[in-house]
Order: sequence, then structure tokens, then C-alpha cells
Amino acid sequence: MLSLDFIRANKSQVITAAKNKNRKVEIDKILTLDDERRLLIQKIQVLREERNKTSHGKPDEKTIKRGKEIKEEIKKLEDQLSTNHQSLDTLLSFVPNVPLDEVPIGKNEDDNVEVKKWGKIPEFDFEVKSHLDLGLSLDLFDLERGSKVSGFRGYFLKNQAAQLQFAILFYVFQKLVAKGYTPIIAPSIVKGFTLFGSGQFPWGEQEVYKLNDEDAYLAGTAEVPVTSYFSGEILNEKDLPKKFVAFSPCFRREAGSYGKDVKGLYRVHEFWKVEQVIIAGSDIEESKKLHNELQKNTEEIMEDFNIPYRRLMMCTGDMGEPQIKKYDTEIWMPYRNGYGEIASNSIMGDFQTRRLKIKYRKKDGSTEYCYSLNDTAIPSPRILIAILENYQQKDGSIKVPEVLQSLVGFKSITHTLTHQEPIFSSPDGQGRYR
RNA sequence: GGAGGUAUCGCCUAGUGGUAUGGCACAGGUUUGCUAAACCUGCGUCCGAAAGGACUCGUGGGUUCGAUCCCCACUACCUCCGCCA
Repeated sequence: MLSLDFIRANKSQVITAAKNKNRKVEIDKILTLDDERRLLIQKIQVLREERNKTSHGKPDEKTIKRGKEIKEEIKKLEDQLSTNHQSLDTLLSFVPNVPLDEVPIGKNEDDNVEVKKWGKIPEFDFEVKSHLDLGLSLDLFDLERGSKVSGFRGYFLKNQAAQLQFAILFYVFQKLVAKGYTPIIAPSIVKGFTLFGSGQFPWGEQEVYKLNDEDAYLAGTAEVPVTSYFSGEILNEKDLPKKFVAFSPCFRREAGSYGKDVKGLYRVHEFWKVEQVIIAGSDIEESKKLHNELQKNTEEIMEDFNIPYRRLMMCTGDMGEPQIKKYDTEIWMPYRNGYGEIASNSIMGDFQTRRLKIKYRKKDGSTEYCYSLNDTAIPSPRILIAILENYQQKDGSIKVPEVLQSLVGFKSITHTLTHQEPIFSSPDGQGRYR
């Protein structure tokens, strides 16, 4: 949400920004409604003032009569105000945030700009298999029974892939905790205001699962609950920035992508993700630094797994409404012979915090809206695609990235899991878990 | 699912149909000074340069000239019972 003051002061900029994000906004109507609103508030305040002045004891007949009149007038004006509010809020809620100057202007993903590349693209002296083939031949997942049981895009992860998923998420979680991020496991069932507040709504309503008739939805990312964690609160400047590493199951309807990525684990309705979320002070330079820090974390994780990646700066047309700057991290997926998205790193300014009413008190006693940021740390099973495909061997087996070996207890995936000798220390010191 | 209870500033707390009390914590200042104390001031939100005004006692309605207080609904939390990973 942008402030009305900001829209008033930067009208053309806001209109241009919306256009660059392929959105239509009714700025003139918004400003007219705002004028009306201010006038109504003013009138109501004058009447209330009159009413308040008379109420310091028992009033006489005349005052009571006037009081009744005031009551009627206020009611009329308040009705108008509430109508005004509704239309204004609706229009306002559709105004997207204004990107920073450094963001390239573009229509869609074709206009995103590659700003960094890391890693050596692996070369194979045999025919590269897809994660789908690898997984099926090694019994790592079951998509047929997945859709039988769960529906379209349903899946079971099995055997070493199931272990790997836990290990990957745990590795990343621990890594960020070590960097000082507060570990948090967030609810996936959230109220509507969190989705509006984080800017998924009103644009992405068809993307989100709604539960029955209650005010309950399934969040598509921990960004939603964790950014809303401090909603309605005023934080202390000295406690900022608040950095979280959050785990949550994620649910997405993928309503707009029926034909896309139908095979395999790339696009699923349900997955697990470790997300980084930061609530910071209202300093854009600090936010840019934090944005780079988040990006560095994500890239380090890919480097730990030794998977080639590239970083894209998203253009205006591909960046989403709340964001003012966004990087996507894409990793190498050998079978598609190209990169696939793995992480998305955004600065929102005060767009979300204004909707969620998250402020902080500065040293001088004044309050301001915080700035918020978030970046994926790791999503799974999507990351498994890259691991399976990049680490596949000629004999059909799959090596396990070194940093994960001690967590899963095996160095390669060669056959269906029946029994494995752990190679790591265990509670009983003999390689056994009980 | 059933029965009761609670909701007032960051925390604790008083309160009544006439417009929110005190303490702790916090911030600034003064003075004295050995990890500090005493005193003064400020300390819910919004608009405003200020004066000032409006809003605010979980949320939303209602009654009333006037509601933190009375009525209704909702939400969250607590206690007990039941069920349950």
C-alpha cells in the first residue's frame, strides 16, 4: 500500500510505475475520493468537538435537543465516509509499489537482466537423464500414485529423496541460524489479512487455497505469516533489523499454469521451503545492503551444493506488485539444458508494513513504518531436480553433495533403499538411531 | 465439542453512564556523583509548524444528548470436562 501523501506528491511517477508493471490504476479517482474523505473527516470532527464540549455534566433541555441533531448529522456523514472509505481502500489496494530507478523497464521475463553467473556447467559423456527418469528408476518418488491420492501435480517422495529433503532443509536452516537469523517455524494456515498485508491479495486470490467458509487460507510461502508476525505492533529501533530464517510447508494452486511444467517435481501444489524474512528500519540504503546479504546467503547455499547458478535482476513487468527491486536466482538443470528458478529476493519498502501496520519507534520518539524484505533460502523438492540431474553418474547412480552426506548417512544413491550403514555418529555411538 | 471466566499503554494495575488511575520499564533534562541514586519532564494513535483537535479501554454493532462502563454478536486467551497426533 502506498500512502496517499506519496501518491499525491508523486502522481506521474506512480502512474508510470503501474504502467511498467502492466497494471492499471485510477489515480485521479483516488485523489478525488481522498479530497472528499478529508472534507468529511473535517466536518465530523467539528461536530464531535461540539458534542464533546457539552458533556461535562448534566446538560439542559436545549443542549440535549442539539445533541440529538448532532447525532443525526454525524450518522449521515459517517455513512458517507464509510462508503468513501470502501471505494478508496479498494482502489488504493490495487496500486502497485514504485520500482527503484536501477530496475530495468520491461514487459515480461524476456526483459530480465542477467547480472551474475557462477559455476561450471557440468559436461556429461553419456546421455543425460531427467530428474523424472532418475527418480523413477531409483524409486525416489512416485508421481502416479501421487496424483491418484492427491490429485493433479501430487507426488510422493520416497527413500533417499525423502531423506535428502529433510537434510537439505535442515542444512540450510542451520546455516542461517549460524549467521544470526532467528529460527522460526511458521503456520501455513493463515487469516486473510496476512495475505492482503503481504501483497498477495488482491492480485493473487486465484493462487491461494481457501479453507471452507472460514477466514483461513493456506499460505504459499512463510513470507506471509512471518512478515505478519509483528502486524499491528510498534518495534524498537534498537531491535532492528529483525532477521528470520523460517520454515513452512507451502501451498500453491498454480491456477494460471495448467499447461506448464506438468511433468516432474518442478511445479507442485505442495512443497517445503526455508525462507529468509527481514523487518528493517525505513532506510533504503540499509535495505539495499540487506537485500545483497540475502542474495549472498542464497548464492552461498548453491555454492555449498556446488550447483551452477545465475542471478537475474527482474524487470518492472516481471516483478510483482509489492516489490521495488527483485533478484531471481536460477540454478542449472541439465536435462532442460537451462536454468530454473530456485529463489526470489525482494525489497518491498514500506508497502507490506503499511498494510500490516508494522512501525518502529525511532530514538527521537517518532514512529515510522518499517521496511520489509524476503528471499528464498531453499525450496524442496524443486532443489532435488538440480541435485539429481547435476550429480547423476554414468552408471545411473547419483552422488550426494558433500555437505549433505553426513546428514543423510550415505554418499550416493545407487539402488532402492533397504538398509544403510550410517557413516555418521549416532545417539548410541554405534550408528543406530532408536 | 461442552461449561465457566478474562480482555484497560511495552509490563502490572485502578476505575465509574459525564470522557482513563497509579506503579514498573523507557526517553530527555537537572543535580550529586566510584557499574548508580534523587528530582523534574515526557511517555496510546492520527492530523497539525504550533495552538489545538479528533480517535483510543480486544473487534463490530446497538441503547443514550453522552458508553471503557449497559445490551447483542464475534475474536483471542485462561480453567475444567470430552476427544485427539
